Amino acid sequence: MEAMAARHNRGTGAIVDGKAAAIAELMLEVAQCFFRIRALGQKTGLITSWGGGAFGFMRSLALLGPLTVPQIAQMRPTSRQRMQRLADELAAEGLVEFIDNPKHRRSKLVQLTRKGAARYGELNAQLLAIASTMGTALGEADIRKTAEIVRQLSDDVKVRSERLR
Amino acid sequence: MEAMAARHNRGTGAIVDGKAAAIAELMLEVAQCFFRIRALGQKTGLITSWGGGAFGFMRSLALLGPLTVPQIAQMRPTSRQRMQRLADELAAEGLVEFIDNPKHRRSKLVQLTRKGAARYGELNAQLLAIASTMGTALGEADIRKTAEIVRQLSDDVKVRSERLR
DNA sequence: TCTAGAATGACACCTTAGTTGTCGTTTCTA
DNA sequence: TAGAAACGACAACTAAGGTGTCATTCTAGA
Repeated sequence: MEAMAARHNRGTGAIVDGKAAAIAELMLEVAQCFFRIRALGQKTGLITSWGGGAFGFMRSLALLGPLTVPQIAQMRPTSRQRMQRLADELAAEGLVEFIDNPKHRRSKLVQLTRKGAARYGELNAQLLAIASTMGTALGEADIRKTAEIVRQLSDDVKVRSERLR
Repeated sequence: MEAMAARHNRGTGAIVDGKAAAIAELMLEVAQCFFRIRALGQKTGLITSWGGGAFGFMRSLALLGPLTVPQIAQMRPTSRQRMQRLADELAAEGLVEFIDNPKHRRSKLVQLTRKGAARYGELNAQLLAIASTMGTALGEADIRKTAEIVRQLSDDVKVRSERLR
């Protein structure tokens, strides 16, 4: 009975979809988890903000190589202008540099400098150090599967979100 | 080999803990997913903000019954003062009301009004409607397990975070 | 019981991350 | 080649929430 796709809720008479409820719960859980992660990140000095923060920006460059500012903005939860400003700030700190873009004269590619790569390495090591102390009761396989399902949900949400633009 | 708890990363010589990397990845995935959920919530009008928003506040009351403002603030990712203000605003809208607290004369209990409960019901139904269109490729069992593991991670992060207060 | 310290409500100020808007220029595309 | 879209640059502007403080109230320990 519990496994039925839809069933009636005694009392209200409303139709309750168990799977939908489970997904809703997962979404709320993800949100709460995010806030805790962000709080931990801030306390440890790993990040200041998230969407417009340097860590994610540098991570994109570290994983994908040189990108233009608009490209980075597209894959981050913030605006093009915000990323532009961050890029300028990081460039001022010598963590990234602008290099010529063969496909676009005006829109330069942003690339980690030696210093920037080193800084990212430190931050990533810090993240891994934190991560290594967590999930002691969980197996690696479970964690990977969880990440995979969260990613699928994430994609679903994105698609759904873009449909009502 | 891949399943070993720790192994050397060719090239850098750094010790790579596969499980830690998986947890780090999961945390980043959760963060990205949150931003997409928030964006969807805002587009659909379900929420405006998250931490200081009305939905989470009302949900706490709907699930747990009357609570004091400080109690609500403790379980939400925001400050006591913020929740106080939100409580006042919601009271002004007639969605919640303050009732006498037998255990504390000054700190009243906040409770959903009839109108507030109805409003929460609508919002929750909207959330379920959205949720029911997602995760079509996933089974309910997988979703529940995912939520459970995210919750465990969330708790781990919280504990870790509170240790360095 | 008395008192020190913590919790609470109320209010004001402020920080800041991020958005929005615009403009001139450059690039793409039909 | 013309019109549309993308880009960098810059300037408000906003909203969300943090921080600080103070009077009042509660709690717990001597």
